[in-house]
Amino acid sequence: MKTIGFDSHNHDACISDALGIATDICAQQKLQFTPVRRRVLEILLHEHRAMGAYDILEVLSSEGLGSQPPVVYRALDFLVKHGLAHRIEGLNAYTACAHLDHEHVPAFLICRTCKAVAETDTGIAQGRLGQAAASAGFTIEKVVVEAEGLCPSCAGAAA
Amino acid sequence: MKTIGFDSHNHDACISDALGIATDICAQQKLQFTPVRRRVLEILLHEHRAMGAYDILEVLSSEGLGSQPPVVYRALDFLVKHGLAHRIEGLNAYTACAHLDHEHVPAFLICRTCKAVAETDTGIAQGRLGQAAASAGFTIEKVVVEAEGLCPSCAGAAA
DNA sequence: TGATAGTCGTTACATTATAACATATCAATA
DNA sequence: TATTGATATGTTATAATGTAACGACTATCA
Ligand SMILES: [Zn+2]
Ligand SMILES: [Zn+2]
Ligand SMILES: [Zn+2]
Ligand SMILES: [Zn+2]
Repeated sequence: MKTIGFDSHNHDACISDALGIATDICAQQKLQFTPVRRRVLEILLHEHRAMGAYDILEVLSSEGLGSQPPVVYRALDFLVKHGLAHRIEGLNAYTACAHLDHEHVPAFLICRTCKAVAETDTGIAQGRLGQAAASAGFTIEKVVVEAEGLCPSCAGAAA
Repeated sequence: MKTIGFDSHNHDACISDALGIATDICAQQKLQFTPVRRRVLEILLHEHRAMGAYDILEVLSSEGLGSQPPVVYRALDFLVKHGLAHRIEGLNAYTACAHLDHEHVPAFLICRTCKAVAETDTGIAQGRLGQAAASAGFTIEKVVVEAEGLCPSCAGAAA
């Protein structure tokens, strides 16, 4: 349950590690890790930030990889569906998964100032929400947990 | 921490109680509970469902209370800001608060079939997410917790 | 090689949300 | 009550986000 995103780290290695794991995952599941899909994941990895679909499209477009919305939405759908990226509901935005190496229910800490995203893990469905669901007879299929606030560096800058 | 939304109940009383409390809250805080604002809350209360802004606008419009998007978005902003309604991020939709009588951090159980919404309460910020935030030096200002799945009656219908 | 499923490029459109500005109303006080 | 500053509303226009649909292309495998 390590939190990634606000601490500094070897980011080039971080990116290439993630791309390697993603490549393996796609190979194992016989998924096509096409140029557009790979590039979108790279773009998301490059920032540890939430990016809007149209922000990503702008980059793709400048590289000749597609200029129409469906191109990026399809790539994002693929990445999200297979757990390589996550959608941040509170921002209508997307971020690369920071825990590619294991199954998880992601939870996010999102800086409202710089949009940096830290992904952590939560056993939320086993906690109070799980109890409430059970007692209501509700079957949970998917959980969104997002905390918005100030990251350490933005909090420091404001002080 | 009672969950409301999937159980049957005296709905007329439920609505008028909520409107009464909302009226009191506005009076206490010297907020203007104008006709549009009140009517939007009524519409949300009438269903225990997530409704899109444009769904609400359609009703308002048919009643001569305003026909342009800003009318409904302003009313929703007011209701959300003062805790009388909540935004459901995962659906880009809105629902009346079911716990007007006390401060709370809402969590939602949302049926993906009928869009019924049950609001429950969670101490999420004190749980694992709170720990993760603290250890990352992140200041939580707002938390979104939404579980999507099947409500009892939709689960029954599918079986 | 042909059949099949998956992917891509593109056009057009749907849905959700805001900016901006003029007008109207409210609430406190001079 | 008349003034006035803050709040709320009406309206137009547009921004931002997301999809449906269709034909062409490509990978995969029998
Ligand atoms: Zn993840
Ligand atoms: Zn920040
Ligand atoms: Zn509530
Ligand atoms: Zn249902």
